[in-house]
Amino acid sequence: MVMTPFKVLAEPKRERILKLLATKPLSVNEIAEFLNMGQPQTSKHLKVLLDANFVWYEVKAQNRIYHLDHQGFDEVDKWLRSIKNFMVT
Amino acid sequence: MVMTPFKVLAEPKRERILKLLATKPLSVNEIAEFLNMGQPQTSKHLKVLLDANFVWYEVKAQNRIYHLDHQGFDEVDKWLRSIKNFMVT
DNA sequence: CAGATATATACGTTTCAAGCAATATTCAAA
DNA sequence: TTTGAATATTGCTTGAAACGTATATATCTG
Repeated sequence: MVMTPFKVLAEPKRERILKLLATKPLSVNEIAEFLNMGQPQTSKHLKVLLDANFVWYEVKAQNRIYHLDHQGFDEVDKWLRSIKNFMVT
Repeated sequence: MVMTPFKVLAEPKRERILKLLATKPLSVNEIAEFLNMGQPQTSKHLKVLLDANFVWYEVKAQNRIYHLDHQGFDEVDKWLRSIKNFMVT
């Protein structure tokens, strides 16, 4: 699907997933339950976040425990700074 | 239209407008020319950026000179930090 | 005021990604 | 090796936003 980092973050539900994962790493079903989302959509959103390096996962039994990944955030941070460096006010 | 800051930045052309404005303030037609975009689309994108406080404009004769506005960027920065504070790695 | 220039808005069309339901895959435990 | 639980994938439908064209508004200049 190949999305820009901003496009990945543009979806409110993905924003909420990241906010939730900031509190603690969670499995797919836990995320789905916390956010009242269906499991398939949750998986799909997680895949988008994974491809853009906003999350990574650890296999634990039949579960995949998703964690935040700093790489995606760093990229956004870098973009922000590249613009802010030129800002007057 | 009411968009989240990330949704505003999700459109590649709006990203390019901001990058361009980081070099210097420009009028609508100048932006349209630099980026090979139609004038109406350019106006429309600028309105979206304006509503989200990524740009502001100064009236100069018949022209509107658009500038970057730190407010929009600050908001994104704030969001990033609110997540990074909880990141382990 | 008339004409010209710069910008904004309205409208119809199109495109792309989210949502949902069904199905497939993976892996563990008995 | 069968069963069940957790997760991923596929296909279809739908809605929101981008695009192009045409038109409207505003502001300068003569």
